[in-house]
Amino acid sequence: MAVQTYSARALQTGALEAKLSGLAPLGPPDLAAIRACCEDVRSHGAGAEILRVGEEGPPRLILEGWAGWTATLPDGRRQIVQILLPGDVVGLPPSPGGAVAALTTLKTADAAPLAAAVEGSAPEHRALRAAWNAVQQAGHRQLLDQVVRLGRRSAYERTAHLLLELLGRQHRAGLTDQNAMAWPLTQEMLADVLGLSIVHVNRTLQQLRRDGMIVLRTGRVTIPDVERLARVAEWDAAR
Amino acid sequence: MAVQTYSARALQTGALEAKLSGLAPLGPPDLAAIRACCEDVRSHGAGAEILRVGEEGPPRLILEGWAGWTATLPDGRRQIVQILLPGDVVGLPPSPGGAVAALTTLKTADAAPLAAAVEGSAPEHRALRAAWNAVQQAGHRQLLDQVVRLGRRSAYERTAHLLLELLGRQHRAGLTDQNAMAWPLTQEMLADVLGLSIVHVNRTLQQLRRDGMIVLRTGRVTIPDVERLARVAEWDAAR
DNA sequence: CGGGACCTTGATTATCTTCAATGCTAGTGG
DNA sequence: CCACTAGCATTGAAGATAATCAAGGTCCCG
Repeated sequence: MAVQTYSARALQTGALEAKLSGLAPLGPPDLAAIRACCEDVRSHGAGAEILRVGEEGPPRLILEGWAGWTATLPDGRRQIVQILLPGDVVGLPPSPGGAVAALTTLKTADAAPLAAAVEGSAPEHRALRAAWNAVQQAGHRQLLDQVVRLGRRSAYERTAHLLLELLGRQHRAGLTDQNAMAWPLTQEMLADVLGLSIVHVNRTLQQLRRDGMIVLRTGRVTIPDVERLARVAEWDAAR
Repeated sequence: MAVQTYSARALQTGALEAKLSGLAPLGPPDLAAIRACCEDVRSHGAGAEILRVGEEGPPRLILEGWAGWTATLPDGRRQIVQILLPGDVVGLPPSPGGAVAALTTLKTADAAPLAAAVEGSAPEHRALRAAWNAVQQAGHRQLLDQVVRLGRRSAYERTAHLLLELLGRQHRAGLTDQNAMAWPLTQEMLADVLGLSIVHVNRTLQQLRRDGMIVLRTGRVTIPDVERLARVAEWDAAR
């Protein structure tokens, strides 16, 4: 849970840059604003609470590792509302409840410079603002998808659908290799995302493996046939 | 599904005004912006699609009746992502997918004047903007609650929790009478909100009635003991 | 070697869905 | 006025899906 501070300037913002570049052609001022975030980089141990959503505090950009926007009921039941990947920014208004917690060890940066560029009206950040709007829209869409997954899909479909969402998101952040991606989630975390019990997640994953839908190795998952998985997940291609 | 156009100026914006007034003291210019929306009032039959979320088109303010932000899977399963009440505005960016459909007969107004006042930076609309931010935040919070309901709550808790959310929202819009409120949802609609089957919703409602949690009469529901319902719903008082 | 975190398994139970009727009520047209 | 209809609510029975309970098993790390 220790929090260390670096001032390294290594290119840790690659995921965000890849994601935004796919939406609008970023200029040098945009890249400068993004990279300025690395002035304040912190490491968080797995399980650490990064911030409480809705309370004051600067937004943070995830550089490495996975986090989760989580809500916990008084009796301990936990729901991960949204998984947060490298390149995602957390803590921007409008800010509801819950908290952002590190699911793995995590590296985050101060997103204030980015937020300032986006919220201003400087002409040199026009492209950045356009890209940012699209990112916000995608975030909303993910929330919509999460509601539909939880409300109207079976465990098998839910899992398949989430895998496809994460593959797409990591792909757009330049974090995939063919159809393979990092998979740091324990089955307990996955259960908290999907609204299922651990045991049932275990059996569902086994079923997906037996069906050849996924290949799961320590810390990594491969989806041999995305088309096929998309069919069983009723994945909406028009996105 | 007919769409009629009025130019009446009767005070149909009461729900929105009540909701906003509870958040910041609105001034005459704010009220003028709100009431200007009534230049273009339309009626929609139950079941009509008001707009597709994410496509271009002016936002609309709900004056009377209930609507739902809905998503439909290719195989026909439907999920109501969020219930929309009088005083709510739909179709503002960031706009994900899905559509807004009338759940009852509905009266809506063009929300463009309101949107303009909120998005500008005119000093006379400072209070309006503050109130609007709070409204946006509340909307996000509702989405968070919906995810947790669907992911981690039993049918009984889900139903109770939704009832409390709707009671609170209608109360803030000045639409309740003691602990009673309009209840125009069929059990099928409720099932689509809660991610349950119709039959199970029927049985859950019966259970709530037998337990004295709710009193349901045609088109209206009363919650005799809000405290008690809040306990079984694990309703978070700190909101 | 012990411990802890994570994964897996079988058995049992609870929750929820599906299927198939039936009842109820309000509106419609003869 | 009354059959007729359509939409909605209700019921029982059966079955699927998922949760819970209780052990083990594996792997890594100190």
